[in-house]
Amino acid sequence: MTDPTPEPAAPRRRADVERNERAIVDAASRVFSASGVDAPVREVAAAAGVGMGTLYRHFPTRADLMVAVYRHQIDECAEAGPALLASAPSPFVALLAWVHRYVDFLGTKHGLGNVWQGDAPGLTALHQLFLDRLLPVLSSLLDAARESGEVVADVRPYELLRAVGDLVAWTVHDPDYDVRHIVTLLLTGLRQEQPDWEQTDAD
Amino acid sequence: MTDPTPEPAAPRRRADVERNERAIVDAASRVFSASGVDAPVREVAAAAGVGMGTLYRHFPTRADLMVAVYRHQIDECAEAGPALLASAPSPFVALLAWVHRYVDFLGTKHGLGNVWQGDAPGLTALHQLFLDRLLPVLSSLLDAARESGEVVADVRPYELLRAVGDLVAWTVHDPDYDVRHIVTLLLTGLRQEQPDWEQTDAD
DNA sequence: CACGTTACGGAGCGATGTTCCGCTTTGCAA
DNA sequence: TTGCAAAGCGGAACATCGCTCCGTAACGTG
Repeated sequence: MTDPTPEPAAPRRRADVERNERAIVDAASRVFSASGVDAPVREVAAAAGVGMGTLYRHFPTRADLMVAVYRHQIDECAEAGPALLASAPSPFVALLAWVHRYVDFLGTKHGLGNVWQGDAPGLTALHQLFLDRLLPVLSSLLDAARESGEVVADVRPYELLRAVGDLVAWTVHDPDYDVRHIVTLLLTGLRQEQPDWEQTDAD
Repeated sequence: MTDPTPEPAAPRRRADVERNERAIVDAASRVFSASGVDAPVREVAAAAGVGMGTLYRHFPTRADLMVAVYRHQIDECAEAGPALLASAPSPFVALLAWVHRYVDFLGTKHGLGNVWQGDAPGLTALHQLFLDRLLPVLSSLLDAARESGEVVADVRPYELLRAVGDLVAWTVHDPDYDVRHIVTLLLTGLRQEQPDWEQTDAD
């Protein structure tokens, strides 16, 4: 589904190119797990046994590298959406379950939440991947929950996806802070119409 | 450490010490406004007309500097709590208004949200200041709203303070993402009891 | 096997955080 | 007023990190 054309005009890649690319993604995967996604680029290059130049030619930005490392897991997360919708007792429960799954995914990659930060204009590759793959899923879950009448609040999928991302962003294991709980609270809020509070604040 | 006592044993500070400290905080205030709280330390030192050594002796960490710059505003935010509680039509409305004020405060300092990130163990100076000054305020607002029956959800003040902080953290002006809206949704969620959803997710 | 093309490696540049130490300023006292 | 020790200052220097650049090595085709 991702991977459109297998061989559009196959410019026949050199053997070392293939080999290095695998080595880099492999190393990055290991390094990210061990030191977080903010690990120095040099470290990844060293772990892969390639030079900086090679790494940068293959993955010009850190986000590109992260895409390569996490694309598979993101796809899995996306694909879980329809399945949950089909098996859950109600659309809202499915929504809740999916969002929790999303939280778990982000949470295990220490620091991945930054996806939503930084450059809004250029839209980093990873940011874009999240939008492409996850937004439609969340969108349909939300629609279903709205149709079933469980969700009544006016909220756009993008807002929700990003808000949850922000909440998880820097989660370190803190006994006093349970992201899942907060996320559940947020989703619970969707079940209520919101009065005209929006104007309530000062100034 | 927060230095409550004016003169515990007044070791009589040198004049230049006083002068430099003022100059640094002043400069930092200007630089932070102009370039965000992540501005290079050198820039602040230059703007203050002092050397790096001087700056670091006065403020060993960036957080210490931020405390000096923002303490006043944080105090104002804290003091607004009781006032709002007294003047708002209901405790929940006061809670909502105060949280929005908190959001506005964080939002105007581009990047200040990082307070909650980083070292949980040592607790950065700024993090600690937020806890000391704002947590009690939010706590009392929340209690009041719970007593009035408007808030029924089980949530601790710390969770809420931090969640909102995370939501605002990197807010850049994005037409597709309105933090205030999301925060309102979150608070709305507090008005409902939460079913046993917490367990709903897979695995 | 030779040669042109492609890719590689890592030194090097600029930016930033942080430390360290010789020199200056300050305040007290003679 | 002047001398002096201590306190404080300045900024060079070191360490890291992101990123670029180009001489050199590897590849694969004829």
